[in-house]
Amino acid sequence: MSKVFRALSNKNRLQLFLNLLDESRLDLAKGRTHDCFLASIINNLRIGAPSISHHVRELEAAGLIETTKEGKQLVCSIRPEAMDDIATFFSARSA
Amino acid sequence: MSKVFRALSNKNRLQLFLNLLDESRLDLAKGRTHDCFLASIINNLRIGAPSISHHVRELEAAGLIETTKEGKQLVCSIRPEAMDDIATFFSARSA
DNA sequence: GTAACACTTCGACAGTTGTCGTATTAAGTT
DNA sequence: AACTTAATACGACAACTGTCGAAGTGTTAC
Repeated sequence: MSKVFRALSNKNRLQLFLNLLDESRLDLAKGRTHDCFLASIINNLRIGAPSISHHVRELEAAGLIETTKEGKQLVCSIRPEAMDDIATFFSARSA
Repeated sequence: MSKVFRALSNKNRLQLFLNLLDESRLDLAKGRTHDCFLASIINNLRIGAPSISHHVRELEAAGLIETTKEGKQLVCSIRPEAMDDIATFFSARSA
């Protein structure tokens, strides 16, 4: 579980994750599959492509997101199980 | 918010935090104020006193716990607001 | 088939972290 | 006052991180 926190402990990585999260809510409402290309993220965050690539891998390694290739592009999506894990982790221990 | 995750990203620090969390529930049941001395933690974790002291400060800096001195000893307790923050952070963004 | 695009791999490097040993302070004990 | 206990302060040091630039890989466009 500390791996999950570790993945979210970096500002840029957290931002990336939240972007994805918001994307996925948006897309869910539209009935589309939620996705996000790295190229679009690079514009939001102030770091280079190699760093983004690195961060995506870390989020993936932590089990927070999953990725697939679509042609040239990398499609990222939130792993719903991860969200559940976090939610239950805290709810199980409060009050 | 990334500061909170950062604080929990270390295995020992997370353990310390969870210990406190469990302690506080236990003591709450007994009707006592929840507390925890570093000395008792040192036995659980496999790191030295200076490291523990350091970790406690980090948890405190992240707003997760608060501490007071009681004679020689340091009393640590969970900041309930912190738990709320985390809970709402995730619930606000899911579904 | 070559050019552009989207991402990855590979060092490199400064900055941060986690731990330790030693020394110190502060509180309680005898 | 001298001693013990609990925690802190202060370096020191290896290990890890986050970022970059340059070069590489695979995919699409012309």
